[in-house]
Amino acid sequence: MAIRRQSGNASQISAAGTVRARNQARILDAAEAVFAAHGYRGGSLSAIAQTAGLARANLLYYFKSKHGLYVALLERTMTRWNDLLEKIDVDDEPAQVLSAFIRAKLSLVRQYPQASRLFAGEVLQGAPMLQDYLRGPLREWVDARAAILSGWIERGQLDARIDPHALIFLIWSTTQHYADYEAQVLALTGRESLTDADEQRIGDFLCHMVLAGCGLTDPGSPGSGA
Amino acid sequence: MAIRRQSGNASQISAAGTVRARNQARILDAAEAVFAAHGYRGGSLSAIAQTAGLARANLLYYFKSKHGLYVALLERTMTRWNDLLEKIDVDDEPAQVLSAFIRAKLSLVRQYPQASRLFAGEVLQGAPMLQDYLRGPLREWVDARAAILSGWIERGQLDARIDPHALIFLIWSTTQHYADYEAQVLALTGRESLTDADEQRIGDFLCHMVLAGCGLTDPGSPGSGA
DNA sequence: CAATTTTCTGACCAACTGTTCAGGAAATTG
DNA sequence: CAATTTCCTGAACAGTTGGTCAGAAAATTG
Repeated sequence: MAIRRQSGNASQISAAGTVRARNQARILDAAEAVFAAHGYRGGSLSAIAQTAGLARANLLYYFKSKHGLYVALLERTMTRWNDLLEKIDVDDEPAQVLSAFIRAKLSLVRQYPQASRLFAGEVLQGAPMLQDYLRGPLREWVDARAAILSGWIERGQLDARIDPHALIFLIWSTTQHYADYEAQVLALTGRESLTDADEQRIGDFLCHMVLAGCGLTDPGSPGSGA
Repeated sequence: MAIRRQSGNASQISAAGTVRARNQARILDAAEAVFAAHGYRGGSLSAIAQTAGLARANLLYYFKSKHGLYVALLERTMTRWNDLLEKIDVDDEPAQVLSAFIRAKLSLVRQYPQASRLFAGEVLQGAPMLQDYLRGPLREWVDARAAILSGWIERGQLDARIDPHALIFLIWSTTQHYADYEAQVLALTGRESLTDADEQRIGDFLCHMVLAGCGLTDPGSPGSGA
């Protein structure tokens, strides 16, 4: 009787639903910051409301529960990531593909460090809310890429000692490290933040390591040559 | 008037203080499990007490506050790690040293996955309680190893494209990954747990990648040759 | 043994947690 | 304009949080 046209995903943005879309986004942004900083259990609705500049009870008008907000936030994050990672495809040239993948992931991680840490925290605690995503879509994505790597190995384009899954994990972990362990990296290198130059340098290094390990030659980084 | 001989660090274990030492250890173990699973804010004293099989109020007899317990736990973890990592030294042979370091870290991470995740969670949230450790002892440790790597580069024993700090981060992140992201690794590989054989295989792979990237030849893994 | 110290616990506290709800404010609609 | 829907909020809810404390129970000591 009361709430009817909840408009599942902000059907029309123009006139109506603009308030809804804007506030939902604000809440999700605030939730991302708070959950990334304190985890699910540690992040309170009060803190999120304060960050978003809204009343606490108002959060629960848009999201029916803390759990629901958290899930919605994870979904938004996963969608964003999928969109950006899906672009990596079989360009035939292994060195090019691996190099592009490394730099894309590194850039992604640096662009959304909070989302990155949110995801890390969730997995760290056993990924209780992400089991379906991990065992479904993500696993398909990984297996598809692993199959490509295996194909390259069979055709002699890649060192046979490479374990496709392990290689993907290596690229993930090394790039992710600069978001998840940012505090440690900064403390150990005496920096205040990671610059574009740092990203370039790290990208160069990781590409070199991965390609050398795969028995490939570095195609060079975009921005260094012509 | 009341508490006097608090006996800072369990002075005598034989007769007196045996109860204290045993209970402190029990509490720390329980706290490790709970904090690793839910983070600092998310881990409650009730949960820790239940896990330890003690009354909640009893925890605060041994540790004056939740914060104090958490700090004590971090200190125990850091001490353990330091003891185990300090063993890695300049054995002159770069390939041997790197290989040993990788396998030691991998084994450590698999031996204490909870401690590993506890540390990860703390750093993930900006390492608020570990700033001193990171900027002090750990930085010294890292800088010392980085200096050794630089020495190797100067003597032509290591590829000049290697960034010492980035290499250490690479080894840390790739090994740590199998503890911090265990849930993801298991979900993506369809396993239930990581076996000794897995550890061996992962160690082989990581050694190959790192050594190849450093322009070194693999000395082989212990347990495969004679 | 008695005296003293150490260990342990239940009750209590104020502050905070997520959530509900009635009803007011604002926006949209016809 | 009035009617209706959407948006927002303060108050109150039951439950949990970290922490205190008086005093019982157990262990140690001489």
